[in-house]
Amino acid sequence: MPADLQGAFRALADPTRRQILMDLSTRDMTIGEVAEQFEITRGAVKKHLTILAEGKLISVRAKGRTRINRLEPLGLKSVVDWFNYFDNFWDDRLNNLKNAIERESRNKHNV
Amino acid sequence: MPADLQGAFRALADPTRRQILMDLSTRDMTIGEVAEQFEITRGAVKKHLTILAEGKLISVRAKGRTRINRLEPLGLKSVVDWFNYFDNFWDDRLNNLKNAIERESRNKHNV
DNA sequence: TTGACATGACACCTTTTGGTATCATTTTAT
DNA sequence: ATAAAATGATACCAAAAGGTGTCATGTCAA
Repeated sequence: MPADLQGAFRALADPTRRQILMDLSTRDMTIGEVAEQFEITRGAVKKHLTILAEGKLISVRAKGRTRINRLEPLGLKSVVDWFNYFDNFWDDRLNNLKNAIERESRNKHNV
Repeated sequence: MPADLQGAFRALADPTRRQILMDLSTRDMTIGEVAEQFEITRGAVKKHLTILAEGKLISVRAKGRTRINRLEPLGLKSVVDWFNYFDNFWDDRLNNLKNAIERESRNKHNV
């Protein structure tokens, strides 16, 4: 359904952008406030915020001469949903791993 | 704990690599078998598989002259775990959204 | 042993990224 | 009205990405 998952995954690929998302999870922030938390220029931060917005991971609303950036839960959710495709897969595989470990454990005790 | 989450997120940023992961969720495959599913060269697919392996999203084992690529559930899980950081956040936000919609709905009916 | 098969390893190319620096524009406060 | 504040918009750069093509290496099968 979300045909633009690419934008979200692309946005998540950069560590600075992931940190911005974590920062925004505590409170909404202006571009300047976000920029304060990093050593790169405000211009660079602005670019990161633009990419996050393109990926629908944040939304921006103008307030006077500032822009308030806000985390968008629906955007994050769409990414998590992508991983649901593997649910059956990793349940099985993780169970196999668990079983293998237990078997290994039993073997050790029986030696 | 997974200090190298960057490798995983980097690997997930490319659509071809995400498709490879989905393909590998059905069965383990050699490099050649994976390459058959795309129009790019085998060399390019090999690079993608290397990046996926660096991100711990797949593992590779040699078998004769072939290399069997296998999806790694633990690698995928480490990425999903990163999103848990936002759990409280988006639960609240999504509930607010839900409430807002219901409130809106009631208003309409009461007009 | 010898050719075909499956990869590995490079060199090379173009586009995208992440950054910087600079200048224009919009608002606010005095 | 005007200077300072917050951001928008560009041009420019070096490095990383995603591809291709070519040649070397290891392996199987006859």
